Formats: sequence, C-alpha cells, structure tokens
Amino acid sequence: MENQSDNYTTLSLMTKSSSTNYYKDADRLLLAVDCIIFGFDKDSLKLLLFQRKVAPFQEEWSLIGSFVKKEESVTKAAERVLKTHTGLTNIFMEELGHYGAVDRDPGDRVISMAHYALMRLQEEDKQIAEEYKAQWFEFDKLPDLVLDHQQMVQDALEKLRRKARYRPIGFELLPEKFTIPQLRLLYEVIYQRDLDRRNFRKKILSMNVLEKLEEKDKTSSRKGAFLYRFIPAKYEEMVEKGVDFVI
Amino acid sequence: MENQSDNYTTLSLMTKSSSTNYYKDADRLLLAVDCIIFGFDKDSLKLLLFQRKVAPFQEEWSLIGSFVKKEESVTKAAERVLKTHTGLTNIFMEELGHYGAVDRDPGDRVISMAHYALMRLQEEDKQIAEEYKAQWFEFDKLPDLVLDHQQMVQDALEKLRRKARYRPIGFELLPEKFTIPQLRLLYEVIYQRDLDRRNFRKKILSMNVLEKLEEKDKTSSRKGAFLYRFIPAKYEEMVEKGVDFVI
DNA sequence: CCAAAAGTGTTATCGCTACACCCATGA
DNA sequence: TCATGGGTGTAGCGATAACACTTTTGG
Repeated sequence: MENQSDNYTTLSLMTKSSSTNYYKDADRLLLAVDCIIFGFDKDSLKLLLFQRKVAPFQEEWSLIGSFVKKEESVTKAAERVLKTHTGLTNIFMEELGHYGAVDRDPGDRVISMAHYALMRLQEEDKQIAEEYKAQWFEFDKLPDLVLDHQQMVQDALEKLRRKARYRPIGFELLPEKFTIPQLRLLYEVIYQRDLDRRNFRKKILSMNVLEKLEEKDKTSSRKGAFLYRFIPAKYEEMVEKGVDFVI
Repeated sequence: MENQSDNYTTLSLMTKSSSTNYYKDADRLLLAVDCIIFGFDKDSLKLLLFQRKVAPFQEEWSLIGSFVKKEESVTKAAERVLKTHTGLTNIFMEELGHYGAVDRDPGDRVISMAHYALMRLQEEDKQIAEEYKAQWFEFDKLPDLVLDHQQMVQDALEKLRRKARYRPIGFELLPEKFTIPQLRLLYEVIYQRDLDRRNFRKKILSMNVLEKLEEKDKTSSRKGAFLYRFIPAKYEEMVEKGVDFVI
C-alpha cells in the first residue's frame, strides 16, 4: 500500500507556513527547462545552440536551458531562457515534453521540461546570439549534443511537422513580408519533400489569408516574386479554429 | 546577466559524488504526476477519480497522482500511480503536459506532469477501483475537482480527440473482440457527434486492420452484430506509420 | 538573347458525404 | 409478426495530384 505522501492531492491547500510539513516526506528534485529554437533564414532551417565554456565538455554544444526557480512558473522559466539568449519575447513557443529518466544527467537527478520555439531569422539575431555565445546551425549539419539533447531535437522536429498539419505554424518562421516560393521552401524544409509549385500556390491562396503587395523580392530571381503579407484577422481566425492545414 | 547556475548544461556530467555541489544553488522543487484515466464501458466514456479521505477537501474528488521519487523516472511514477489505483500495467498512457504555475497548489510549489491513459472497462476494473477508493464517473457528469484538475481533464479530452485523428487510439479502449457498432459508438463519444453507419464501416474496413470472427455479439440487438478483432501486425504498422485516421 | 526562377490552368482520380431499403432475430 | 438494431450500394461533389508552357528581366 502506498504511503500517505503518495497522494499529494489529499494534503493540498494548506497555508504556506505549514505546507512544507505536509509534503516533507516527498523528494525535492531539480527541474530544468531546455529550449529547442528553430530559425528559418531565407531558405534553410536552423537551430540555436550554446557552446559550453567550462569543463567538462568544454566547447561542446548544448541546447540552451536553465533551472526552474521556485518563484517562477515553468513557462516563465522557458521565456526567461529564450529572452536571455536571443533578446526576444513573444515568439511562438510551446511545450515539447518532459525528459525524466533518472540518469539523464550524471550531475544530479534533473528533470527537464523541453520547449520548442520558432523564429524568423534576421541578421541582427545572429549578432545577438554571438554576444551570448550562442550560434545558429544548419539543421542538417548539427554537431553532437550533450546529454539527451539530440533526442530532444529529433522529437521537436517531429512535433513541428505534426503541428504544422493543423496550425499555420510555418508562418511564425517567416519575415513579415515574404514570397510564395519562400513559404513553399519553408514547408519543403519542414516536411523534407518537394511540393508542387502550382498546387501549393493554389492551396495557400484559396485560404484567403494572404494579402498581395505591390513590391517584388528580387533576391532570388531576375524576374522577382511578389511579396505577400498575412491578413492578421484571418490568421488569428485560422489559429483559433485549428483549421486543417495539410499541404 | 544570468548567474552561473542558470545554465545547468554548462555544468553537467560531473561525477555523482561532486554533483550536488555544482547544482547547489538551484531550487529544489516537488514534482508530481497526475493521471487522467479514460475508460470506455460498452457505450459511454468514463473517468477514474479518487475521493479524498482527509481534510481539507474531505470527500472532494481529485485525479489520482503522486510525487515523483528521486530514484524513479517520471514515466515510472505515472505507471506506479496507475498500477496502484487500477492494478493495471501496460495500458496506453501518454504525457499530456506540465502544470507549472507557481500557485497551483497552495500546499507548496508543486509542478505536475499530467499523463492520460485509456482503458477498456470491465466489471473487475470497477471492483478494483472500489478497493482503492476510486470511482468511475460518466464523463459528462463529473464532480468538481480540486486544484487545476478540471483543466487537466479538459486538456486531456482535447488531446485525445486530436490524437485520435492520426493514431488508432480508440482501439485501446475496446475489449479484444468488439463489434463495428461499438467502435463507431466509441468514436461518436470521443468526437461528440453522430457518424454515418455505412460510411464508418466502409472506412474502417478499407484499412484492412480488422479480422471478422464467426461469433456474434447479441447483447444489443436481436439480430446480433459480428465480432471483429485487430490484426496485430497491421495495427502495429498503422501506429508506427502514424497513418491518418480521420473519421 | 539566354539563363533562371516565377507564374499560370486543365484534367483525371480518389475519397468523402449523403442517403433508403432489406435482413435476422427474439419476444 | 413486429420491433429493433445490423448490414449493404450508389451517385454526386469537391479536393487533390499530376503535368508543361509562357513570362520577366538582369547580365
């Protein structure tokens, strides 16, 4: 039979002053957050990594992360990590899952709540990253990572793909103005397969979430491609309804 | 600028003996698991709840849960909780997500990793539940729950629905032999809408994962409905490939 | 003028939806 | 014999997938 501390809910809602007595038999553990940060840079998917400056594993690469503090929520901790290493707030971030094996961190028992985030990459982001000793890697040329971070990255990519099927998630990775070929390229990177130019354009435009601008982007062809922008109201509507977004 | 303990990854992979020195500045927290356990009982969706026997909130209802112990993985903790309250192991269980708000449990700072599980309900399960002071509730007649458990249940149902779209998850809730009307009823309960009898049958059979048996189940009609069974190999194949399973 | 990417339309196929009648059986 | 739920087929529609040529323009 379980001991009483096993069902913590039977003991909850004490006053703060007495609370630690009620839960005193339970183990206290270290809880961390790790962030898998995807960036999209014109035509390739990138990942933000942090280079360890101290031994052991000096110069090896790791996801960015931190311990959760007693007075902050887990989500706040993840946002803090993100802000600390990129200077950014308010970008799309979501829980990936927990990594809770007993021996995952030889340093101590540490459970990590992994989060993944998406951002559009611009020059200034790379500079900020450098200031913080972080670096953007091409997604298909990642170095080895410490602990179970390689697994986290793989899981995050799978979740990203899955998620992109029912949420217009890819949009989070593009600059405000973008071309349809850019958008298609992004989905090709995420799904790692070719998409038919004509069908892709047809499908996207049929959703009526894009506004065509007068300007063209000529960085990738002589002819140039028209720039588009999301119509914010339509975009929000899609997110809320969880519209099917199968490409 | 962050303090050094902020990036725990820069310090990991110490030997066990010295490790606690490295992480000593980080807060140690209570980590719990809570389980949302769905059961399907012939024609209705049920949820397993636990009645608190001690003050405060005596006689109020709660999900079943426990603290994670230092020497067990989070997953193992969830499995322990499940076994403790249902006697069962090896049933479908999956992470739902974390509940990590600072004030979610007035007793202390407790972060909960919620898990949800699916099981086919049979008479013996109800008896086991009773032994452990747990009880199965009709899903649409749930009592108020303590803490943020109501939210967890709602989130679990949403995840269940979402998941059922790309994994043949509903099958986990049925007995080994089942009729097609039963399977349809299950999906009607999950999605809370009516499904066309003919189209449902057509779709399911077209997947070639069901084996028709000679026996009939006559408990719900005079004519009786043929029993079916999953073809294990095909079923596994579907799970692995993540086959689309949109009903 | 030509290389390189952007832009455009049509057709065939497939899957989904909607829908109504007969069947088997126990009471 | 009749009430009850089980079982079946088809036609229309809409979405998807396959596919090739013209346009623009900087060099």
